[in-house]
Amino acid sequence: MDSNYDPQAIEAKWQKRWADEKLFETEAALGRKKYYVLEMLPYPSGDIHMGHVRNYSIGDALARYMGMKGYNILHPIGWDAFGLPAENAAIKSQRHPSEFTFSYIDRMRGQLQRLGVSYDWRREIASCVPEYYRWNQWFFLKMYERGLAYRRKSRVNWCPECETVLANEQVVDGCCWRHEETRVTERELEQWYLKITAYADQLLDDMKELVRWPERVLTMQKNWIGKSLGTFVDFTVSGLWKPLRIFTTRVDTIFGCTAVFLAPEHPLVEELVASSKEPTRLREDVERIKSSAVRARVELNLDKLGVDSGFTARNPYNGEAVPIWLANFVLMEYGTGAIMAVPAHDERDYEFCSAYRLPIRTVIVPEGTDSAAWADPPLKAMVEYGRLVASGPYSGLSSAEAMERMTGDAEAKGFGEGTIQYRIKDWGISRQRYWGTPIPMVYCDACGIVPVAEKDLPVILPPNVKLTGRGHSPLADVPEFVHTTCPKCAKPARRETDTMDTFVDSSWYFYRYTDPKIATAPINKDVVKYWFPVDQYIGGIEHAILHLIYMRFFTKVMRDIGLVEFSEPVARLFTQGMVIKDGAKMSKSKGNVVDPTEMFAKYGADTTRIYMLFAAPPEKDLDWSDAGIEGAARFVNRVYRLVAKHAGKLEGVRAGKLRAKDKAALTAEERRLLRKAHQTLRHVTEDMEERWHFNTDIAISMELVNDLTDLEAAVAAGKIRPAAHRTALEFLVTILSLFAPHVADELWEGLGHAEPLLKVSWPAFDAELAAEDELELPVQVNGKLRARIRVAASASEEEIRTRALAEEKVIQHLSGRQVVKVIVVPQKLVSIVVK
RNA sequence: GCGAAAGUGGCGGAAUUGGCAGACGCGCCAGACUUAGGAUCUGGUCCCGCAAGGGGUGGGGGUUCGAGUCCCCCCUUUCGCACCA
Repeated sequence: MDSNYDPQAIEAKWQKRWADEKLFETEAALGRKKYYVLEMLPYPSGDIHMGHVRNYSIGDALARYMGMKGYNILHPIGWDAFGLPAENAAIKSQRHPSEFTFSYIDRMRGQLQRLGVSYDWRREIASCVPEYYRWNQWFFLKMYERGLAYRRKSRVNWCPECETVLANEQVVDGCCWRHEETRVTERELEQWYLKITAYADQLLDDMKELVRWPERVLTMQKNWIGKSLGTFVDFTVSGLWKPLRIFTTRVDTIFGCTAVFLAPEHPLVEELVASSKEPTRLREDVERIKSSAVRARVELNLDKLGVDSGFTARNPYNGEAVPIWLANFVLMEYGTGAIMAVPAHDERDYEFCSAYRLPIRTVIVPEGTDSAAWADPPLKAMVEYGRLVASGPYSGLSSAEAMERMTGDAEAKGFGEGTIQYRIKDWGISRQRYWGTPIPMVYCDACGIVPVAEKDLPVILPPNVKLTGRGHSPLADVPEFVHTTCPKCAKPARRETDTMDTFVDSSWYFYRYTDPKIATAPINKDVVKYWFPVDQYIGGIEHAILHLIYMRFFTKVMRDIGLVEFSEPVARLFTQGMVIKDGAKMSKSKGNVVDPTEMFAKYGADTTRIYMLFAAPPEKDLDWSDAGIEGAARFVNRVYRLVAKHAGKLEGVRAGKLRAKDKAALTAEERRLLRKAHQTLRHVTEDMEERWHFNTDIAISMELVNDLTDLEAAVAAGKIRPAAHRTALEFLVTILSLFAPHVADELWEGLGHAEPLLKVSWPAFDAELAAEDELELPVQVNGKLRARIRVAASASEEEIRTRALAEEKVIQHLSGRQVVKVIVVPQKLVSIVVK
């Protein structure tokens, strides 16, 4: 074989061979154990970036390892192909978004193929084609049938940059998740919603199945769902017949309620203003409070502002009338938009009531406290549970007992009830944009809102459209799209002109891979049954509460409509770290982007992958270093030269398993080499099963290369015979095939093998050969290292003790002192304690 | 503010179960080969010290024969949540 390493030629050669031999093509095979490796599908933005390279290198290492372990591997890829960037580019250049999208897909497909990932490209999908998005529409109709898709008018998040609505999940720190600098504003709009809240409890409960998901992701989802148990309590308002309902999780503190706070947007506010003695002043105050309300601001910890409405509310538990205030920190969208203020036992209420000099009254004391000794008013809010005081008939109860009794009493007397509140809101999916899935609904003057008939799907996105980016649905300007007939009464009607959030597309795409072309249903149930669940999903943490919660929701709906028989689609999730450079996330605006294709051209895909996996463990952020990739290139070169140099001479030599008598006949050098080779294989095998610290796998492979280099002289002198030498080289190349598959196959071929490594079984390490036969044990005297002794690995404790105590350095440190204790830890060390 | 993770040489990182801290790589230093070296190879490289020795995993305390690892307090960084009543 060529003595010079030429990555460009080698990588092209093997990519062609793999494709010609259909090496990555796979089919469901009942009875054969399967493994589904899934990586998050990319948005076709034009070029792959280092984050993709990292994500797909991790997935490929796993897919190749599991493949060599004998699993039937499903390893697909596709394109999250609808979305705003293409549409925005289209607006600028007055071309069609599909032009950008498909040319970007072609480009990025080429780049991924250049990376040599083991994808079954026949399964590639793109979400922007009607064959795919018709099933988004189908799911929508199924949800509509079940009341899980509905339309309502509400205040929504609006990104001025995207010119469209955002779901709550897509608002980060008051800004758009795509435009970190762009403040989200509010609009009142009619929107379609998917009722994810109907599954809130299941999304929580089923987390117990997700034992192989990172705790961090589960915690984030838990917080996002934000389930809390509490009580509704109806206060009566002075001068109004309608009760005011508040929500609290601490009804046990209600005797300490000294005010009621309303969100400035609360519907009652209008009535209060109308019947106020000073309506003008009150309205002005309300507007002032509103403008400082929580939702409208990004920076937090602003002062709490409030205004006294002049009205009072009567606490049904003790009949006390307390003032009603409007407060800027009360959220309309959580609970009822009205709360009881218990300053003694809530920090926010404490802050507010102190500022406005509202009374503060202690009604809970810590267990075991003498209530008479309790400072009242307190110096700060006591928010813990405790025992009730000054709470009428409930005094003396614990918080837990009181909450139960008091909620029960409210229900019995009709002024309240127990309730469960969630932070999660229904998923608003309407987008006032073009490049997405049309929502398959029709508005008929006679019949109202009518779903498109299933047989009439897909509702095709019309190709001829003028994109202006001016904040309303572009489809509304396409008369031939808008004008249709009512599916029910056949009279003229109008189509919905909003499109779906693209997170709908990615909520079920991984099912489609299992039978990507099926035209009669979104998925092929039988094939899904074989491949699911996804055994390993790999992607970035940034999707922890967006995609990863929507996806779980979709699966539960799919289960309920009979498509699948399980509740959770992904058994194991791995979240990789980001690729950063100079301490910052790579981005065009920061100008610190490293282009993978340049790295492929300069070093090859194998070296780029090796560097990506070597520089840090995969879950941690990886700091890009130009010098680092040079080191990876050096390593790949060394391996290449080392194997290429010997490949010819090893032709015809077999590297079989060694039997006991073969082992006994090994030379010392052979033992040393085989020990290292089997240790390396053991490390990598164990690591691939669980830990995935590819950086250490590559490091130990480097050690093997170092040993092989050290032993070159022994090879030349015949002290290492070809069979042992071949074994070590083959282990090295086999391991390398997980991380640098092209050069590995080239070297494997050079060693005389006809089949690519992916068709070879992963070798088993020999624990006996991997074992050390002599160990160097440290000897400590009073915790300080004083000597090292070499002993046989099989040495008894007594032998080790004797050897250690006989060591000259040890004797020096023992002189004049008394040995108190000698601790011998076999295989580890000797620790001598003296006085 | 609350919650989580992390903090180890000049740098990326290793130490998987409480047992030799710094594997492996980068960088640096010295040398070899060379017309040349930004190729390749060899050796060295935690700190102080000529050495013996001493010190050392963010800081302080503790448990232990023994702590990067376990416990307590503090500091810093990153991430998540941030008026969710």
